[in-house]
Amino acid sequence: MEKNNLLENTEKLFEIVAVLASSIGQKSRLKILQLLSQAPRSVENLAELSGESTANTSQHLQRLYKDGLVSVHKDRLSRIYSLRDERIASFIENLLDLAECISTDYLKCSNQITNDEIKNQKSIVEIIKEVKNKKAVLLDVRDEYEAECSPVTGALTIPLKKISSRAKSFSKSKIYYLFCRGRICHTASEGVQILRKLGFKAYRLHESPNTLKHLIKNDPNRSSYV
Amino acid sequence: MEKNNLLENTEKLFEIVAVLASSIGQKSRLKILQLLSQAPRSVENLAELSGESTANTSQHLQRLYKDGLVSVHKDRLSRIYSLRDERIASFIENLLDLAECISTDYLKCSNQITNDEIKNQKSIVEIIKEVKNKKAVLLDVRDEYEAECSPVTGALTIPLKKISSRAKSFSKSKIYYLFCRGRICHTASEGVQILRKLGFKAYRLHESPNTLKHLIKNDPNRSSYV
DNA sequence: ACAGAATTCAATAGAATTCTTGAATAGTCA
DNA sequence: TGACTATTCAAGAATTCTATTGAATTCTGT
Repeated sequence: MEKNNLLENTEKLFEIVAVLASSIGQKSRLKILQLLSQAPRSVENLAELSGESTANTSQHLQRLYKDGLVSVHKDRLSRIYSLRDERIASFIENLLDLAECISTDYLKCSNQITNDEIKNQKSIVEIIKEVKNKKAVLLDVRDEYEAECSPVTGALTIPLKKISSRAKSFSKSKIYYLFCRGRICHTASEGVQILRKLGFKAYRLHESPNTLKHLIKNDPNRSSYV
Repeated sequence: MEKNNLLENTEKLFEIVAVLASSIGQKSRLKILQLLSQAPRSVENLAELSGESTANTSQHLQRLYKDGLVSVHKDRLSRIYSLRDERIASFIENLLDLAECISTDYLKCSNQITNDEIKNQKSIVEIIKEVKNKKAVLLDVRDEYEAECSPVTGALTIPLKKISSRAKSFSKSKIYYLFCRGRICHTASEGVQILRKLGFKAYRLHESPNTLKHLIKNDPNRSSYV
C-alpha cells in the first residue's frame, strides 16, 4: 500500500518533469521564453517579435502559464506576461550550454563573430576586470526596453540601430565587448561587424545579460562600479 | 545576406535546443535517462526496469542517440547504452530542481520521508561533516550494480533488500542518512521507513549520488576519507 | 452605453508522436 | 553450420500537438 503510493509519486514526478521539459521543448515556446527572459511583454508584442500569429502565441502562453513557467498581470487593455522565476532564464541558458557540449556540428556554423576567438586567451572574468579598469567597454546592444528591464551594471546601452552613429565618440585604443540576449541571439554579432568596419576592436560575448550581471556582482573588485 | 545567415543560424539554434528539450521531455525517455545516469544498461534491461516494451525502449534509445544524449557499445549479444556525458545527469538534476521551485503542488504529496524535516536545520555540508566525524552514516540503498557503477566515496552500500538484515549491526546512537538515485526515486524513503520501525534515527537525502560525490570531493576536510 | 482594442475561445485540419505487433536482422555460441 | 538471443525494423492505429480561422469575450476610454 505504502509502496504503491511511493510508486505513484515517482510516476507523477516523472510526468511533471517531462511536462515541464516538453513545455520548453517547442520552438515557438522557446522563443517566447527567450524573449521573456529579457523583459515582460504583451501577447501582441510577443507574437510580433516571434513571428507567430496572435492566437497561436496566446495559446502557447496559456500552456506556459499552466505549466508554471510564466505569470501574467494586466495593464489596461493588454496582458503582460513575464517569466515566473529568474531561475527559468538561467535554466534555459543551462540548456544552451548542454546543447553546445552535445551537438557536434550545430555551432560550427560559418560566419560567427564570437568570443571564441578570444575565449582561450581571456576568461570572462578577465574581461570584466578590463572593463572595470577602463581598458575595455561593455556594450549592451539590445533595444532600450530590454536593456532597461534586465540591466547590466557597468554596461553601456547602445541599441544596434544607433551603434554606427554613437561610434564616433568611441576610442580606437579601447576594446569593445558586445553582448545581446545571449548565445541564441545574434544582434551582438552584427554590432561587431559594424564596429570592425569602422576600425574598432570589437568582440562578441556569448554570455547572457543575467550571467554578466551576476559575474559583475560577484567580482571582488566591483567597488568601482558603485 | 549576412543578416539572413545570422537569422537562419538563430532559427537553427532554437530548433536544436527545442529538439534537445523535447527529447528529454517525455516520460519514458526521462526514465531511461534517469536509469542511465546511475549505470550503463542494455536495451532489455532498461525495458524491464522502466516497464516498457523492448521495441519501444529501443526506439526511444535510438532517438536519444540521434539527439546526442546517449552512446552505445556492444557486449556480446547486447548493446550497452550509457549517458554520453556526465553533464547530462547534472542537467536532469537541474531540471528536477526547477520543477521543484515551479510546480506548486506536486511535491506536497503526503507520505514522503525526506530531508525536508531536517533541511532547515542541517545543510547537506553539515551532514557530510557528521559522516566524516563518524556521528552519522551515509547509506547508499541502490542495488549493487548501480552503486558500483556510480560509487559515492564514504558511503556504505546496502541495497534496500538487505537493509533489515544488515541493520542488526547498526548503532542506535548514530544517524543514518539514506540516498538512492536522487529526488525522483523513492527507494531511500522505503529504507527510512524500515529503519525507523527498527528504532533507528534515519533520514532520506534528496541529493543524487553524483551530487553527493562532488560535495564529498570538495569537502575541505575530506582527508579522512582517503 | 458604445466603439474599439487586445486577448481568448472553439472548431478543425494537418502533422507529428507514441506504442503495438510481428517480422527481419545481426551476431553469439555450441 | 545452425539454433538462439538481443535488438532493430516496418507498418499501422491511436493519440496528441500545432497552426489557422473567425467569432466571442473582456475591458478601456470617451
